[in-house]
Amino acid sequence: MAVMDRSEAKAKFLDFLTQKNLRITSQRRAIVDTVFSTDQHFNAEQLLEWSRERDSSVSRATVYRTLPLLTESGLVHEMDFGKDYKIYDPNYADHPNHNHIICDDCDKVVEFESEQLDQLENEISHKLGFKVKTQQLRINASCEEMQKLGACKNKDH
Amino acid sequence: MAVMDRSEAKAKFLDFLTQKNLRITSQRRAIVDTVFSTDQHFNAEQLLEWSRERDSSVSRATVYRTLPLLTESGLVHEMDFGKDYKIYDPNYADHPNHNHIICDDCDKVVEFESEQLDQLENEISHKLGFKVKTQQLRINASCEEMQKLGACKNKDH
DNA sequence: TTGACATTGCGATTGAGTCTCATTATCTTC
DNA sequence: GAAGATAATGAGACTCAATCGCAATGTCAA
Repeated sequence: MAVMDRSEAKAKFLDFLTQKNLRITSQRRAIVDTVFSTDQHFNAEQLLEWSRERDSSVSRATVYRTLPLLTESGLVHEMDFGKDYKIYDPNYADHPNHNHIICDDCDKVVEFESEQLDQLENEISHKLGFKVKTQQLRINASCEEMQKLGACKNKDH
Repeated sequence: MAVMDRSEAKAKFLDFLTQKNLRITSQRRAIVDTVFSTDQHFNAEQLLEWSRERDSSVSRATVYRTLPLLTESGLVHEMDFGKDYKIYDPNYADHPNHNHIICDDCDKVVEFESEQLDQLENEISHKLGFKVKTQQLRINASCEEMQKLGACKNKDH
């Protein structure tokens, strides 16, 4: 696990921008400086607030436009903590499965259950001092068909 | 895994309402009938649409008010598929951990990583014909402090 | 049958995120 | 260093799932 210091991360991001023919603006600087001077998780709104302390001209739109670049560069990780968008499973009483594989390309969803997985999760949680209430595993993947389709698309024109 | 048929689930839910001194209304009936006559996952908006086919007087608000009761009763499972609400991790380059335990009572979040877990997930996905792109495990739990606190709260007064 | 109060529908509101567009800034080329 | 192509900006309108407030209605125990 190579430890990367913050200024290095910043430099990498600026390189990333240049590589993509994107411009290094004062607002982007403020945002990036903010991101790489905290160790905490944050959401877009927090980042806006913090960035404005450095440069009051930073707008909400710019923060929302910069965030995807940061994740695309691989320096920041985006987690979808899901507030609001809910899906309901009416078969819960029969099949208490909480694990889902979602095909990013065709939105197919497959459920599965695994004793092994449940056990491992319980073990880990216990070691960390937690008592599991509910659990949700979500795997974003590509399914067989889409893998083939993608392969074809890349081959012929 | 005891298989529960749909009318049984419905009866259980009506019992649940009675137990909680809640009333059995025609709208709730329409919603519950709808829920327990499908095998598919659905979201609130779909449930509204389907329920209105049975009883056009069902309103959006009532669907949104009934859904939490259905999950509370344990007959329907709610999955948070997270659209829109994003959290960002600025330490990604150093610590590529995607697994989180969240304490429901104090909102504490602990990250962890586990080779074993990753491997198991890859195995399962492969068997199901998927190629993993990203993965997210979220465990809702209660932490040690909150467990103690909860225990105290239950004991004295 | 009555009355307490749970439940309803409507429509306004919230909140994260996206979009549009006229204006401004960056950066490459000379 | 100036010019010009075009990327990027801020403001504010908009989207969409979900929530809220409230007056009117419906349920059910007594």
